[in-house]
Amino acid sequence: MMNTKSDRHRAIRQIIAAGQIFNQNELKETLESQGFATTQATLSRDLMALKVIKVPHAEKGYIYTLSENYQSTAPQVEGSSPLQTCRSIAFSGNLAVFKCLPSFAPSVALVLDAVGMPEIIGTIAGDDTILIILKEGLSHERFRTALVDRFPELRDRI
Amino acid sequence: MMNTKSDRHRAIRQIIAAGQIFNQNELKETLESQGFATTQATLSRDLMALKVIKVPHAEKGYIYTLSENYQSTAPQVEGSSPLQTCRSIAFSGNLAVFKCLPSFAPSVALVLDAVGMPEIIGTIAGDDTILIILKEGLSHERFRTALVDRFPELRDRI
DNA sequence: TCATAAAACGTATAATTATACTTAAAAAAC
DNA sequence: GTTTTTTAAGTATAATTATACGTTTTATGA
Repeated sequence: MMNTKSDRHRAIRQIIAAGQIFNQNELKETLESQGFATTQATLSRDLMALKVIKVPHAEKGYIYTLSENYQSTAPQVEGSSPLQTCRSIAFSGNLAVFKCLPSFAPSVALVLDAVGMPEIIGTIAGDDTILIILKEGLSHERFRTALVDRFPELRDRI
Repeated sequence: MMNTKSDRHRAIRQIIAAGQIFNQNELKETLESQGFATTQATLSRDLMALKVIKVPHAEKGYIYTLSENYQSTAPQVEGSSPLQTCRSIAFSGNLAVFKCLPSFAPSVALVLDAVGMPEIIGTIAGDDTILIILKEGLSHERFRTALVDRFPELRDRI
């Protein structure tokens, strides 16, 4: 068998990368001109498997793109927690000041941002200190509790 | 007059950012629960205008995402103003927290400082977050209006 | 003001994409 | 080698999204 699924996938990637495909029928016709006979349903599955996405296009509405040409900016949280570098917390009004080991503040702040705690409006990290802007009306004790709930490794640290 | 379309766009951005919208009817219902009455056709237009995209999702096939959460790795000429990297604003007391794309906070803060808004006492920039200390007694809504007046590209974003 | 142009948007429907169901082929297990 | 399981893929159709068209609203200009 000449035209296997993976051959077709490779061809699809090339065609999409060339950047002129606006719908699955166009892709189907282009594939046929290269000797791949297939159907729209199969292409729908192929595009899903290849994680091809449609992005807005000035003239034609949307255009297909390899999602690798796009890179998620959302941080990933895994492995051992940078939260373990935290040393103390202090409060002033609706601000919390979080102390970490030197150089760890940015990565701790990234984790805090990533989990999206509703109690936190935003964070700003220096080298070993993070400024946390709290939601209005939130008590210091409630925030401390919420933090420990979310990050048990902070118990006895803050 | 309340700018309905602009309000709706801002609401859509928030809802999509929360990350649980899989099709336009779900978005329609969520908007309705927030008091926005609209139709699927209008949402289709809105999503195009806001450059919202659908990306593959493990369980449900595809999910809507703000395209800013994806960053093209290809060199591209975007708009000139760093303000266009801004994604949201939130308030707590006399502080405003401004979220930008990663790494853009310093340049956005520079612009804010450069224009010398009398409403702003000072700014502190991290990587993707700016802390803005507001003049005492300034309401959140007045500041939001002042910002959009000064930077029209922020409309529908904050 | 009034007239006119432009923008917003709903309805109905077209266009596009996803999927339930089925069949066939390939792989794995026996 | 036969049976069972898994994978691939076509057909038909469901689900979803985009848009032509008409109407209303809002902005613009005289």
